[in-house]
Amino acid sequence: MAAAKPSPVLCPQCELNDVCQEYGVVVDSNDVSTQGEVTPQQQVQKGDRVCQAGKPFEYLYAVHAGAFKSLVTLPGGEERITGFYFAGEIIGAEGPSTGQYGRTVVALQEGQLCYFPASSFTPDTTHKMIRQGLLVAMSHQVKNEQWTGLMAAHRAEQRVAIFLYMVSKRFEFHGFPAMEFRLPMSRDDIASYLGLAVETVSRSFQKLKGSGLIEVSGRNVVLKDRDALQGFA
Amino acid sequence: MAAAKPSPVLCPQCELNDVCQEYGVVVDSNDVSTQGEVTPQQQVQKGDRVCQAGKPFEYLYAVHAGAFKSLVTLPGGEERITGFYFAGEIIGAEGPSTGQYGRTVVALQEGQLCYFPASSFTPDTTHKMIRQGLLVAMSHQVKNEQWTGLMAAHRAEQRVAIFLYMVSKRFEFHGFPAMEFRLPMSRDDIASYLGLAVETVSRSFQKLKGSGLIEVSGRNVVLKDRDALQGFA
DNA sequence: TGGAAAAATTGACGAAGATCAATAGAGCGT
DNA sequence: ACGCTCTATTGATCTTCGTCAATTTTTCCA
Repeated sequence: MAAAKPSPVLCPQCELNDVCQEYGVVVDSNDVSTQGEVTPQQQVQKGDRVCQAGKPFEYLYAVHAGAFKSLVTLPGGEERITGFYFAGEIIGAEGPSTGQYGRTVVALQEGQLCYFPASSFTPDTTHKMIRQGLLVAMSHQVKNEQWTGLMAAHRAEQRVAIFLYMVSKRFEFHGFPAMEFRLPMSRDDIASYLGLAVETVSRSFQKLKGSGLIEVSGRNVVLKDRDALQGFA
Repeated sequence: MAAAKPSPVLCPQCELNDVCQEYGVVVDSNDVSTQGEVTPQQQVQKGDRVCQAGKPFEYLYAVHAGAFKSLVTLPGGEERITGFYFAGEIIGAEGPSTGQYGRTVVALQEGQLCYFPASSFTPDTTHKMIRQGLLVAMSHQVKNEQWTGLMAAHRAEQRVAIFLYMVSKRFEFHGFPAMEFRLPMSRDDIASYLGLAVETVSRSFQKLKGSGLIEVSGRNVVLKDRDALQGFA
């Protein structure tokens, strides 16, 4: 028998599930086995560093459970959050292009990661399914990050609304409750990601609450009207 | 004899030059010939629309000469500039992943584009050089756009400094004068791209001029100290 | 469970930038 | 070259958000 709170079997929702199928990786909640070249469901703890910006690309990671944040260290030494990764999503998609990780990725809570070795993703790879999986994963990465460039022209309250809407949609896409959830990241992380001061993020949450668009209590959030939230932004 | 002002032969600086070599495309300033699957150096005029967001992906474009801007139309109908493309760079790199263009691209001035048909970039493509070229092009695209997400936390003057530095580095990379040049885009375009008001962009230019970091006269810019410009941002 | 440390909220103030408005300059077509 | 239109600059004012400071709440570990 395994842990008291078994993680849901997320593989069908994973963006690299096709690759796993191809490799014949079989995973159920009690028997985690390594087959082919994929190493499934390795445990990570809160604060663990998955990869570091500038280091050679070794693995592409799929988030089986948990939540992660990516960051870059600016010349001045300041750290800035560049994105978040949830169950079913891919970490390190920039690796195959550049040969190294572009961002440092850290676990926000305990979780499990699946490892896909870099050797699967070289230009010489003739494996159609892998190339296709990578392309899809990169596409999602680009899509998720296209928001961020547009953030600069939005006001604080709008940025937070966009952020919550985006998180909700991604939860929904991967089969998690999308209208009522607990944010895995701190207000500081959100502030850094949105380019705002922590206090401004806090005040924006309260304003959205005052407008009746959301309920907030610390990290617990309920979206009362997600479409209105999108419309507001 | 051709035009009075012959465009420089930029192919050696082009990110997809390897692909052209592979296809055996030969181009000189007098004889533009179509060989293999690549269509080289098609003329475009200022204001011409290269591709449109949401339309099916048909060609990947290489900018042989000229300058282009990309934009998205927001739900409210507002247009927002998402990026710029200069000679030697690639337009439409998001196409192969998603099957459609993610952004509308418009010519800022007259120029020439080379066409690479979508059929070269399907998952079934076994042509190593093409896959590699695409990967490199996407990598550059990602690298160029990674800036934008970090813009939100910078102040107006810093954003403009970053913008000018980035433009300069890209000109330099592709073999153009990098310390003294004419900006191909309007202040409006810059403002939209940086998420600022036009007036704020104008004032930022003047402040940078006052600091002695740059010379400005309309669209003509001289970088007096590019490193200091980077340090400032 | 209690208590310290970290995270989050709230208030007051000042700085940065958006907006409104007017003027000056550049580009374009005839 | 001329004038018209579009683009860019400059000024004044108001809003928004960052900063500093003080509490309150949550988290985490002994």
